Amino acid sequence: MKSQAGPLSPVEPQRRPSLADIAEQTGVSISTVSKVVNGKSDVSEATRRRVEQAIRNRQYVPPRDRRGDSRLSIAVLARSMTSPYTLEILRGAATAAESADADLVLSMYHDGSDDRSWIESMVRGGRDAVIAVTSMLDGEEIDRLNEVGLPLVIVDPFNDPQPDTVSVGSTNWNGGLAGTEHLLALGHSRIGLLIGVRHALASRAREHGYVAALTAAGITVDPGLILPGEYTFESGVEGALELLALPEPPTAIFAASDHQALGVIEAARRRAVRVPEDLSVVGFDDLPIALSASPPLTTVRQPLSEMGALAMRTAIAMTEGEEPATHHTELATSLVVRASSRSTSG
Amino acid sequence: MKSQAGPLSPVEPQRRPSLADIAEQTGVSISTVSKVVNGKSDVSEATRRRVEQAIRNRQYVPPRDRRGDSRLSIAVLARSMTSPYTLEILRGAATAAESADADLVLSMYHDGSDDRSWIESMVRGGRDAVIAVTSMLDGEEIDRLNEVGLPLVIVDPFNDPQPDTVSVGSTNWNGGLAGTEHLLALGHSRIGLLIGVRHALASRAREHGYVAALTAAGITVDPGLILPGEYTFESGVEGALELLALPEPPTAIFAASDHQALGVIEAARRRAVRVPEDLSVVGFDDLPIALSASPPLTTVRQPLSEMGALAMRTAIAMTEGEEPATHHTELATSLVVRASSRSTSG
DNA sequence: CTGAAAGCGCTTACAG
DNA sequence: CTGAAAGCGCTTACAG
Repeated sequence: MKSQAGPLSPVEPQRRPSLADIAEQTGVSISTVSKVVNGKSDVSEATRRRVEQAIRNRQYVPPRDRRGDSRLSIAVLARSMTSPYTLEILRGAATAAESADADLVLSMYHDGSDDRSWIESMVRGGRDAVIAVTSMLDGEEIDRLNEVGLPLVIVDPFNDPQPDTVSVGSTNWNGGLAGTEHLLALGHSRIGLLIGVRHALASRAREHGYVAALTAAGITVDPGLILPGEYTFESGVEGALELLALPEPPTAIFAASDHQALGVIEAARRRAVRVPEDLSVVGFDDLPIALSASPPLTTVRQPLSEMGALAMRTAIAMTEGEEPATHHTELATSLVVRASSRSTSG
Repeated sequence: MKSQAGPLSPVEPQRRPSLADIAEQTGVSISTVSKVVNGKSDVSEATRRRVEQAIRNRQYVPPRDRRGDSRLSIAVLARSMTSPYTLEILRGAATAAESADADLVLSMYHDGSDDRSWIESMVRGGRDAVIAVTSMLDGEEIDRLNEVGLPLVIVDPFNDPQPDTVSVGSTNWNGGLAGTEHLLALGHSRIGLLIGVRHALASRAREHGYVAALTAAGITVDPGLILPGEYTFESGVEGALELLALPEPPTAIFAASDHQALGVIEAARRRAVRVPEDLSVVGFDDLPIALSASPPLTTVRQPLSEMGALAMRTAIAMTEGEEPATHHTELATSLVVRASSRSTSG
């Protein structure tokens, strides 16, 4: 059978290149290749260049930079290290890494930097996969990761999940729907919506969930009640002040994040608007701070630590050659009712 | 001179043990040692035990588990992964690791677990040093870390910093003093104090700072105003409810953490006590959530990310054989005045 | 269950 | 500047 292997037969399990392979390919001796790898000076510039070329080409990694196969090393690339949002995801990822006896290596990602050397350092550092949190990796970076054979899993993708990248998110549309339905059920009909960054995938999904709930309830959507912004506290303050200054202000505000919802509560305090008596507030995320708000925040829970754990398990499976069943998975959001929302008749 | 080397001369630069060394020491062949290292089955139990003994003894690490010297790998052991407190420290540590081109490997520490195998896995994973955040490592663990030659740096040590361990903290006593002096300057004289876990080093230092400030102002300390607890929101709610129920309640409460201070604000809301009109509140830490409180929280800032960064730099220096200048460093706390505290006459 | 021997991947002192 | 040769640390098929 082996000799008849058709086009679909498994590829020859390409052995790691050795110094000898590189030597043969470039037509120099093993000694010379060894010198290049070790940065010795007694090699001509021309030879050095040809050898380096082949090393990159064949992805030669010297043995001291290869990790033991016993322990996987998974990089988590975090964009923001200031919100507990990131910590929740890290927590789940760390737990899953521990169960799988893998290492979680924490790295920071600098948006908009042209510097792609981090990818090289992933390879040199012996990473086996990369998890990017709220990634804004560009196509070039994703391609390069592919070239060097590093599996990538994106948590909470900023853009539409592409079929060629694997990602984990939550059911944002359902969350937008559930939060809005909750307020409708309490008798609210003028419901302000503070969405996050407008073109982000998650924001768009939530906005559509909001629209769907209102439409189903027979309420016409007032575009003046929908404000774009950011996921921050300050953005919540600003947005809420703007909504509260409207001739006919909303009786409820649905914010795109818990941080933003806390900003809404602060804005209400400044305007002597009582929460929840005069204004109901619903957040999104269910970070630990939602519990510590005054009043405790009604919010749509995103299972962030579970998302982190799933991303880690997926990344580990991919290092073992498994193809994920789907390129994008969404975990369920759920409404958590606390004290910041109440009935209009109450 | 060399032959006259006295007791203070540098130790012979002990070469890493090889399989041959272990073989010689145990009187078996290199092949047999190789089998033991690789977990092959065709070795007698008795031989295996002797060889394993020698391997531990001489700290033999097989080459595939040795990292390249090019990149350091520093483990950060986090006890709690729910508070932004930890994230701040991680952020500083990650930044410092990046500057030094080192890897930060995130690990979770399970308090009270008898399992010490994490130390073995640090060695197998090729860690070069360990940073423990709010550590409760016991003496046995610290000794074992010493045995295997892993430098240790503790951030925010729970107990008194021992001279044989290196730690980084903040000036808790000064912070307790500054927060209390701030409230005294605003005209408060009955100041409640919610301390954290009573026997924790940081709590004790802050309590003494509080006492020092009151004493200097000629005010007798009322022990009934000092309540132990935890650093949590719930603990803040409970403590504040207890203080507010006093026949002569305090006009200000100094909490041991921002989480606790948010709990105080929530307790005040439940009792219809206005902050800051009727009650001034001061927190400790200056986490990002302090800014998002309603009203924004006056608090004593701990430079957590700087503490994380210093711990990382110290750990890296120690891997290079440097002795830290001191076994314990404290970074300065500072008072951040926001809207939750105001003058009694206001 | 043990180890002598062959062999792999790499480094390095040295001859050209 | 190059590479043949010696040698190191390790693994493994195989004889006993």
